[in-house]
Amino acid sequence: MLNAEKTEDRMDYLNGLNDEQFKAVTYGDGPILILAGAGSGKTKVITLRAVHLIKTGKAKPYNILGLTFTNKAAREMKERIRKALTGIGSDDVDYGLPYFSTFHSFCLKLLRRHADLIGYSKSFAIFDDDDSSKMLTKIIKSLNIDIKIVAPSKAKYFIEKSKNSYINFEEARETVKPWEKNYAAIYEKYSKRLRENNAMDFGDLIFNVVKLFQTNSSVLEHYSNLYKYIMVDEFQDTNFIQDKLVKLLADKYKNICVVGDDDQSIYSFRGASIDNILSFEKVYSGCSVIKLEKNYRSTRIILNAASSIVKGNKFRKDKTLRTDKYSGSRITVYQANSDYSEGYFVAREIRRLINEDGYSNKDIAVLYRANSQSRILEDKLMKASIRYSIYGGLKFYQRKEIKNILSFLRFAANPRDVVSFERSVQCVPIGVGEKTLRAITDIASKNGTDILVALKSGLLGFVRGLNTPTLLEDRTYPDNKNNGSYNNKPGIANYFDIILKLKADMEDKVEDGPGIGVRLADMIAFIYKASGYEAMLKNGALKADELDRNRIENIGELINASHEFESIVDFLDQSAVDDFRENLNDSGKDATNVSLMTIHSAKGLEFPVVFIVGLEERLFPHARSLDNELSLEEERRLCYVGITRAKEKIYLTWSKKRRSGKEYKYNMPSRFLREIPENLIEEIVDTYEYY
DNA sequence: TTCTCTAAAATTTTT
DNA sequence: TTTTAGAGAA
Repeated sequence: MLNAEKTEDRMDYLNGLNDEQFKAVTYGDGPILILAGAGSGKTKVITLRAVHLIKTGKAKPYNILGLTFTNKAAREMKERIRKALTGIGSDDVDYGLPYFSTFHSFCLKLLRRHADLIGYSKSFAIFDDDDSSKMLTKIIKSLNIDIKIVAPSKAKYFIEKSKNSYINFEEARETVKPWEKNYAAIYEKYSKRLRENNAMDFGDLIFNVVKLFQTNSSVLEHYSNLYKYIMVDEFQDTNFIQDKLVKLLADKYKNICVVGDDDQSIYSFRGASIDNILSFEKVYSGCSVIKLEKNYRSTRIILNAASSIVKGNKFRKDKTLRTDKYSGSRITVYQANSDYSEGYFVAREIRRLINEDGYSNKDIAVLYRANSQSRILEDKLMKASIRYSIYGGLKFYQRKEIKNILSFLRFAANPRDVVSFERSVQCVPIGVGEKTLRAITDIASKNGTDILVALKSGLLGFVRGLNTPTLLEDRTYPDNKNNGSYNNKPGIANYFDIILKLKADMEDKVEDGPGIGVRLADMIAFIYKASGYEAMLKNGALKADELDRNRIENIGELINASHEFESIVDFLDQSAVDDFRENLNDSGKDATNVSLMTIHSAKGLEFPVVFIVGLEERLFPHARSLDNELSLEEERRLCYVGITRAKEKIYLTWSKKRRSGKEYKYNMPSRFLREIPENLIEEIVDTYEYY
């Protein structure tokens, strides 16, 4: 099986694997389910399995597809594989790399190639949450539904849920409960609008690939043959449609390897269904199951505390993690009088860990349930001069200034994208409000053209006060004192020129040269200047220069980042499904900082010292999950995930009162604290009255 | 009609 | 504390 004689000298990557891991890495063809407990070397197994397939000649790198949920995970795995492949035997083979990516990036790549087969143009736009919400709010209003009765966020959730279950709006209309009629109507209009805009949202990326596969067997055939070996990371987090996608692809060869841990399933709100992992064995008969139960990360005390919590769950596969790390300090539980003193304690303790215990900033993470908890922590860490980085929260590409600038590019690339049009035309006040906007979109829908054509035909009307469309070449700019005319919109003429210029730049491909004719960075700089956005930020009136300066800096960073891209589409795609700043996390810049993040975003990471703050009833477990046994169990798993991030030392803190909005709320300690055996705990009670 | 300022509301987790 | 909605000013 291993070809041991021939390749023995080049198989040293198999050294140091335990029996379970070895079995998983070297397992041959056919379906395999790897139940990997926290810290059991899951990433190692999945990456070495890919390496092993390549090294033993079973598969070419391009025959392997690895699907993950985060870009970070995908990058990390690719990097490990690259190192393993070039580290050994690099003398004789020029190995390519297997394709590891997130579900969303993978689907996006396929759709860019085959969008026409499902009735989209290949230049389709991708709407992020913000774009979708904007559109939904408008749709709800246009349907005369009171926004207080159907909140856009609720409608969005309904639509996401439907798409995650592979239910289109026609089916939703048929099957929906009577009291959900509004939602179905919104879903229908939303779907049609997206089509008109030549746009897809995140859910569509996966939905449409499944549709593509189901309606075009030759396409499915092609990718099934290409990706003979499929691996899925964090399989417990897959939802119905992701599972379906994987099954479609893997159906032909059934060389499917999924890795997951039901105890770490924390994304059910996103549609993840634990059933996918629980029923895997049934779906693939003859499937092998390998359990990785040896933990290489945490001390026994940490592991015991974590398992005693998660054992309270009814719905789980029984498993027990073991470790060799018997010594270790007890768990510190800190009871604070207020959220401020909680933050103060964390800062003080981190200072002590660094000064006295020999830890450095990068060894330490502070985890919380909700992003809003980070503010006080930041404040206290800053006051204690502790360097920190915050992860999660607002992504770089979601920032207003970045979205504003990019909306010009997005609109130029896809002139049917009304959302980007509105954003770009309004981000700098040029006298275009609701009415003007409506006038333009009306022209577009009446004539069945895209926005740009409508803008062109409407433009002279705006400039000269004429209603008849005139040839673009005949256009003259207003001189602001022109023949006493009405309806002057010099700003819109300028805006139109910007878009035209961008469009021309995009089409100006230098055939025999590299990349695009005009560099992306120049285009962005041009937008920044010509739109007046720069002037607006720099002359930013009297207030908030701090914020404006930040924005100016961010735009500079955007321009820097844009240098690396070869095409507009690549750049826009990346901005939609990836965040280049995540790249910085693993290495370099942030290596010297304490990490602040939510427990969700800490999944997959490890730190010598971990603080989990805010262990209070109604915060963790969160109030919204208290009425439901299933969601309470998920909170418990979340707690399990948080604790198992720690290698050596863990602090759990809670506060008797916490400010929420204007007032203080008084909370009880989290039930999770009670679920940890007392002999594992060392308790400290806050003596600070204020802070 | 558009822009700006003030007041109120809102806060789980994410590709 | 930040974002959004509504009202008044230009």
